Amino acid sequence: MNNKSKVRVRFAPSPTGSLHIGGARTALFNWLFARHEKGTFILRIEDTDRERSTEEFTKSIMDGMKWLGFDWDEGPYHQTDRMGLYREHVDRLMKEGKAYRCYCSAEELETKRQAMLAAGQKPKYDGKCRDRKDQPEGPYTIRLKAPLTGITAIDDICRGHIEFENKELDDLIIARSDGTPTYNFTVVVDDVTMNITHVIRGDDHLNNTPRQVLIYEAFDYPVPVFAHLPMIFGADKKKLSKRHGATAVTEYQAMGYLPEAVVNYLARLGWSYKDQEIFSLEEMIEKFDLNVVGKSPSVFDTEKLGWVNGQHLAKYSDERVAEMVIPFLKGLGLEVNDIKYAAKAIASERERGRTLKELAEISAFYFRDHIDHDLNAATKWLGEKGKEVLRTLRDGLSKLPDLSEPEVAKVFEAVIAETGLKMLDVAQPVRVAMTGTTVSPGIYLVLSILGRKRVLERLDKAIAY
RNA sequence: GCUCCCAUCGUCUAGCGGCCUAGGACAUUGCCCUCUCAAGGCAAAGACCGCGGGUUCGAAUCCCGCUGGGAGCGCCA
Repeated sequence: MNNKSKVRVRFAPSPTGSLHIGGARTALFNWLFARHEKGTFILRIEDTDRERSTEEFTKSIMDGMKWLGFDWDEGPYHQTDRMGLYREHVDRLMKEGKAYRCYCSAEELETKRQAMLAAGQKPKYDGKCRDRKDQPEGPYTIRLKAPLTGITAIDDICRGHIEFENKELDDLIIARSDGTPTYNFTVVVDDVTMNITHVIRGDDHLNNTPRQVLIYEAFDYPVPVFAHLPMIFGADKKKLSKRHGATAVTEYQAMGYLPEAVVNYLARLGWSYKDQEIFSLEEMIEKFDLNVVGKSPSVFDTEKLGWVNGQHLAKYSDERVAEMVIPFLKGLGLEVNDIKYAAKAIASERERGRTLKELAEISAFYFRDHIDHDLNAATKWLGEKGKEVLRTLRDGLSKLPDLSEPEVAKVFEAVIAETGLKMLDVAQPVRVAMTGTTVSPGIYLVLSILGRKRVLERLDKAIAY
């Protein structure tokens, strides 16, 4: 096996923000492809924008990747560590006459750009310095001497064959007047020197691709295989942004989503396998195929994410779920001392919550010292009639040494037989007394979990409401 | 404005010329279960496959045009 045939892919975020949903999906498809092909997944930090790049964001991106489970085999490489390499490449193009100095000022270029736009034309560099022979003093940028005619074509795994007319392109700047290289240039140099075989990225880069191909060709370097992934939109079909709510993967972590659920959901945005919706990480790796990825953008749907999360959550043991929920209970200011109690309590609510946070919220009543009764619930069920029921029940329950479900059931049945009330009219006041609301798991179960002491306390409090 | 990309139920998607009276999933509605709410089970509704032309015995599937949406056109990445 030679290195050339082995798949090498990279995820190359710029640390100007934390890892967001769109970036995570790009990372995911790269990672899945690498793992499926038994190739190498590389993390590269594109931090040449020194104004906006920060260490915090770099760390945050890596934390997000780790949380999602995207382990990388190489890196993180930082572009800022590779400036010498870019410099050499620029020099080489200069030496070979494939690049030239451009003395046009940023202001001058901007004016021309506006003028062309106003004239209804595509703003392109006019080639003013392309053939100038002198080398005056003063700042200059370096531009690629791109072909004026012909066609640059790419064969994209997702999009197929795409042709661009070279006359639509212009001589792009590859080095700024301060000597630093620009994005399109660094990507190519990095991808070549890192032996990247497949460039998998968002389709917002599709229009950059022919420019990059021109750079590969200027160096006579082999062009990698491209795969441009469709974007992810918000409900308004606009590119996902903060306006659409949570976009950072850390926010999903904080909302109590499981990483494998987020990954599963993201994978199904653009990719599919038969009629299957739920995949384990291993299954995704096994079944993932870039050729199957669709072309059209997809809308991010939190509802479905929630369902997927619930499906994954269902696979864990009660104990494991409790472990995961406890930090969220702490987030609500609730301390958990008895782990076995917590496991039973949370288990009783399992199918009622889709996220760990929801589970913590609906299980919270088990851990509170004092129950606040919801006004509507109390008004409806803790009237004189309800309280009478509670008093009768209290008599029965207080005689039990401990509250097992069957024993509790007997007490309820006795009360029903004695009073002629319907189960609903007995259960609801108790439910309000125990939880403060009209919604909870089966009432016998709730009582048995809470235990005699808490139950009697809560009954007393409700009776005194 | 110019260039490139995209277009199947509200949403995610299956479909790659006849198996489609277009399948599945989320969401929605109804029923069952039932002490509430869920979960689960069953069922329904929901897409004249963006529109218009072709090609073909036959098109959601191929071709062209149109419309709509998106992206790019930076000394940002």
